[in-house]
Amino acid sequence: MKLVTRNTDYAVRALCYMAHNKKRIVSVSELVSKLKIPRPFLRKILQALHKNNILASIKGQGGGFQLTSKIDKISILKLIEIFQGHFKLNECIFKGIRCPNIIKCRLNKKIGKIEKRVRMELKSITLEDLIG
Amino acid sequence: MKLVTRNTDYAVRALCYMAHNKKRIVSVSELVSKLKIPRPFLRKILQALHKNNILASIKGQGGGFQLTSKIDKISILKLIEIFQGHFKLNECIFKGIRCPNIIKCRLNKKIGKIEKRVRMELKSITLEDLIG
DNA sequence: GACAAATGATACTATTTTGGTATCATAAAT
DNA sequence: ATTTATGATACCAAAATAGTATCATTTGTC
Repeated sequence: MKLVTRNTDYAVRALCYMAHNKKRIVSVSELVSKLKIPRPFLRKILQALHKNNILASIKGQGGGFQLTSKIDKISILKLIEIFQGHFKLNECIFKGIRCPNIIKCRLNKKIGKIEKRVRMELKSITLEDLIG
Repeated sequence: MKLVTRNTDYAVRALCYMAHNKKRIVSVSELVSKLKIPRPFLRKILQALHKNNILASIKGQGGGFQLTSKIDKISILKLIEIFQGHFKLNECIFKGIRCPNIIKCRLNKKIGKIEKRVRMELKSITLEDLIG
């Protein structure tokens, strides 16, 4: 089970790299050569980060990406939600439909409590913590 | 993201049903008609529970399955590990290989702490808690 | 003993999610 | 104009999850 999938992971690395080179514009090419992430996949990831206002993009020659916010404002939770959707540990199998399963509902309630705490912890971890 | 996949979920339901009918032998047919779980899938699940000593099996006519242990001894963690493998939230992408990514290692450490707590909580939830 | 009703074992298939590629359009520096 | 970047989007591949199918074996009943 993966709390963090590969695209989120790559995003973390790319952003941390960019954080080291603060304010500088970093191109996909540079990131590819430094981080060894497949180029088109990384491109897609950076575009997603752009759409979510984590990165600014500069088109054209000499262009690339740039962090928009301070790294202590970017949490792992946020990145997870960009790439993996709304963070939920206990999705009911019978979403929408009337749940026929009281047992599972009890379990979901308990998992819901765990989820709430995990969510808080993930929210508290920022890129800054990873760069140290 | 699913903390509990479908086979684990079905196992929970089946076991809870059996717990209600304590000591009785319950056949796949009965479980299928009560719980509306696809028969061959449920069979596979019950066989796994048998292999892991959660259930005893009685072959032949009138046979079926029977709980071996008390329901307060069967944790959700145990069931998750039977059906989803060893519980881990932070599997490194570079398992085996020398990890080239110190950032991710820092993240893994933090996730490792979360994992430890989630694991403990899942261990503390038993079937008894779900039957109430 | 034959038959029916159950599980044991195991191989196969289908669906969904994850992890990518490929391609064409658009923008900006030279 | 050309080159070097990103934007958008459709497509493809691999892995994980969910489920089927089939044959073997055991055991109770007639």
